[in-house]
Amino acid sequence: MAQNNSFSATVYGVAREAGVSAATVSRFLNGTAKVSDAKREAIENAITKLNYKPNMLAQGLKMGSSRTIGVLTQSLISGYFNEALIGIEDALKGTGYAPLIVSGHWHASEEAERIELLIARRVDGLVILTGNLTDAQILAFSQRLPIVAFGRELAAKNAFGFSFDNYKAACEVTDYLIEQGHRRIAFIAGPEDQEDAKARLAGYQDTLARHKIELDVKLIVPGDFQESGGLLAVNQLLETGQRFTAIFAGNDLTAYGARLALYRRSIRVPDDISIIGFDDLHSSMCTTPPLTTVRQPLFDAGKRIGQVLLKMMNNEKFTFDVPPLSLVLRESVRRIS
Amino acid sequence: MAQNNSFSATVYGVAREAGVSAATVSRFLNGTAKVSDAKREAIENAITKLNYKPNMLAQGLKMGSSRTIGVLTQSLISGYFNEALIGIEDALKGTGYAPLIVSGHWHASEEAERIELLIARRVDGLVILTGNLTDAQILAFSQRLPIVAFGRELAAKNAFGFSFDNYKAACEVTDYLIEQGHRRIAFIAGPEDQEDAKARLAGYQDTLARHKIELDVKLIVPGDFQESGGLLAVNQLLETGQRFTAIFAGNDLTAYGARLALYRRSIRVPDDISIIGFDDLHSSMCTTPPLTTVRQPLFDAGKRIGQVLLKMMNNEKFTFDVPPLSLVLRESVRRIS
DNA sequence: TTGAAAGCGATACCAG
DNA sequence: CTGGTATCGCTTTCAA
Repeated sequence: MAQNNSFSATVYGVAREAGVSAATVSRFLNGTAKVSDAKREAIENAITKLNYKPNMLAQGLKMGSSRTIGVLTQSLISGYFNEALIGIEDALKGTGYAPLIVSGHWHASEEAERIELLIARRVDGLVILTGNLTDAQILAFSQRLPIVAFGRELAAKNAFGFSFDNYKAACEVTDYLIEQGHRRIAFIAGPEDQEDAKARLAGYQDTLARHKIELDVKLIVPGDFQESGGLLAVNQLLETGQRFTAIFAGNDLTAYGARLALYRRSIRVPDDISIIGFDDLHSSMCTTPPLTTVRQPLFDAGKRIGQVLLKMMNNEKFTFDVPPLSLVLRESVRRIS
Repeated sequence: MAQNNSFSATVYGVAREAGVSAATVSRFLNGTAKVSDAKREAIENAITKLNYKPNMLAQGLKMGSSRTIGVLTQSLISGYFNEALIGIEDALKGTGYAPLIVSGHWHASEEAERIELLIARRVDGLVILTGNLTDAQILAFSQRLPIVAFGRELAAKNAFGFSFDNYKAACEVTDYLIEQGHRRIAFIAGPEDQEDAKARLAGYQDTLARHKIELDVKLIVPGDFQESGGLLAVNQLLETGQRFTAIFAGNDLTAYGARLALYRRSIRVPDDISIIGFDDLHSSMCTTPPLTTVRQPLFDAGKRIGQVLLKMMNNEKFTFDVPPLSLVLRESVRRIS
């Protein structure tokens, strides 16, 4: 039988040492009821002497709560999600709750499986960071525990979800490029099945239309939200001889790849071609040139996600305003005449 | 009293539904003993009908094991540690163990506190990713549970630790720069209290000496392993009028900052100045120019860490070879005459 | 092969 | 204010 290899004191040990009952020790620990000064002191001494730590497994079993919240992210390597993760960490700090983080790798079946595992561990609540589950699946899970989802709109009894306004930000990006004099703007798309990617593309298209700029479909090339996709996309653009003065990359990673492709051909940024990204990853501050992009307030979002989930678990009311995306102007876009 | 808001079936529920005893259900679940085919089938049906999932809290209490391992990282935002994290995740996959990740933020007291929390949650083992605890503290913790530490050498009964050979890699970096004709090589150091940073500096110094190149202390400037430190360092070098043809940055982040500082002054890389980093963060592949740096096999290390910890928890023997660091040649270093 | 019952460690009810 | 006791859900003797 698996067994912790070190002895651990229990409430009973402490009780014996202090000459009181286990119930009294428990009451002292939780402040559930008054304990006389004499016993309080005896208990305190016993606790330090035995180096007693409550067994959270036992507490959890008894209380029906593990004091853990499950977090389904997609990949621990993503600077994007990790910013949300530290926000969640921050919201949980000092609450006694710890996040149990699992990765779904953008694969619906893996995501569902991880969530089942989380539920088996009796997490008290669940955060779902985008992914490929259907809303219906999430709603089904929410019958079993409260859920806050990021990357989709949801408003059910036990589930809440929101996403950033990618469409609006994409419009701003395109507007900005047009203001700077760009007319032929290439767009490197993200995965076609991702909502964010779709919204960004739509923002681009609609804004061009609003400005009466004819859409050239040759200027829209597929990408995969990775560096390699950006690189390939620019290669394709260049090899098929497209003319353009600016690139709207689906996200920052794509912009990195695009920038490298230009570098390879000695095309200067922003002198020859302007680039704009989306996400504002930490490293975008230090690319050469520093990347103009859209800031996603993920830390802030993560923090609010944590706070909201805590409230849901407590059956408290909450309000939620989605933090806005904002254009951060750096140096990768140039005004042209 | 806190309570899971959704009903969950228990072994007793399943037992009643299947017309057997709870003990039999348990035996079936764990394969502890033979169960007749008839009962097996009845139990299987009951389980699916009731959607039964074992309560891991109860199992953990009974078995004295949470089937969880604690992982102390320093920051979830670090691309460096996160690569190790996914390695650990990978090693644990399919074992029934889940990692409980906490962050210490390079602060010994916070690290110790998080570890206590992990122990209260009865994690079965612990991974410590560098940090600022003393070896003695870690050894003390190892009386309570098995520990694998990364970033320090440790070989005790219940604790094992290793680090990469930063010194050797730093020697290789410096050798390489010298081979390429560089003699005046600036070094941007990391935090003085970090072992890795010390080893890299020592490798740089010793290698210069071995090549009989006089050490110019003005060429060694402090950094902080962050972009800003790299930027400031190069500014300082330039403003105090140092002559140098190459920069050995303490790590990749530092190299990013250094590269930006050069860009700001229109100093070309590698035409005018060569730069070499350390870590091989994912984005270093796509900087302009792509960064020559030292690859740290963190995923691999993380995976082995997980495997070793599992063995330690099982009281199995294990051997361990530290994966080697390797120079990855890209385009930020130029040969000079 | 199977069931009854004890026990993991903590909490809360009920008496006193 | 305090102690005894039942209970959370599961595993594991001990008997049958």
